[in-house]
Amino acid sequence: MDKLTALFKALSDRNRLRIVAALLKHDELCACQLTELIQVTGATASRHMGVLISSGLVDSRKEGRWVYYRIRREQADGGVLVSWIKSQLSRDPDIALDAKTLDEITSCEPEDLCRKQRGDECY
Amino acid sequence: MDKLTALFKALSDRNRLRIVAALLKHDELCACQLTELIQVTGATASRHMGVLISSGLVDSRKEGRWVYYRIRREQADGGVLVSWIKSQLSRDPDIALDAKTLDEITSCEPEDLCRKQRGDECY
DNA sequence: ACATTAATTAGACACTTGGCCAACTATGCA
DNA sequence: TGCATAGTTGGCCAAGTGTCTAATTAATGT
Repeated sequence: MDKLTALFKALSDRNRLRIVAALLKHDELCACQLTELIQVTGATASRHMGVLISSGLVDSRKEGRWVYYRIRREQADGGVLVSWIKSQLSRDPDIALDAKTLDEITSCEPEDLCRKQRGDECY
Repeated sequence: MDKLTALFKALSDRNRLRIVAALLKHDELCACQLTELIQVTGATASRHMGVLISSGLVDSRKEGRWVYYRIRREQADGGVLVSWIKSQLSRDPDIALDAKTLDEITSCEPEDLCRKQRGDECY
């Protein structure tokens, strides 16, 4: 039961739901992209990712200095929960807005994005 | 999205999940029965029920001095989420234990149960 | 080696949450 | 009418959460 409550707790935060929605659309995103999307400090985003990972919803993969995240495919009993969430979020206006923002974010390479986060612009 | 986070938040507490599991098994239960199950004060149980109701998961019906609770049938997109939760909880040992306790609790009338909660015994 | 930098961890702080007790509300019964 | 009582609400406190800044770690490139 603790596993289940942890899963729901992970999903009960607005910013984490936005991250999940983003990963449902883009399959794999790196930390800096998610940070840019939800507009918090890297530290905060990292915390959120930690919660999502330990809930079992998300997997991470390190590649050089970057960490990429994705929804765990084997998650949630063949995906019943995940696809329900997806259908719910698909009707959400905030998520739709995020989707647009994400298109811009993913239109530049992570490297450029990170530079932007240090002050420059990229798009 | 706030509706969704509220729903997940409602489900992210151990005692509230136990209440949901109980309502999935018994269709309708009164406040004192749920209070007895999760072993908290009536005030605390009432608070939990408030959270579940405002999340849209649970309905209540007042009958005289008693309030009865049940899972909202029209909830969660035809029940996809609810039935997933049900299947998850069905394998949970703590929930199985609660089911036994509930059988004892429901074997006496609510009236007697409330008397028990004031000090007497009933089963 | 050393500087740069993406990500995580530590520490601080405001806010929320789950629990209790006590007071209140509302219903039923004598 | 007034008493008993099931349930809710207000006040409180300890524990937990989301956020930040600052320090740390791990990888890259000069």
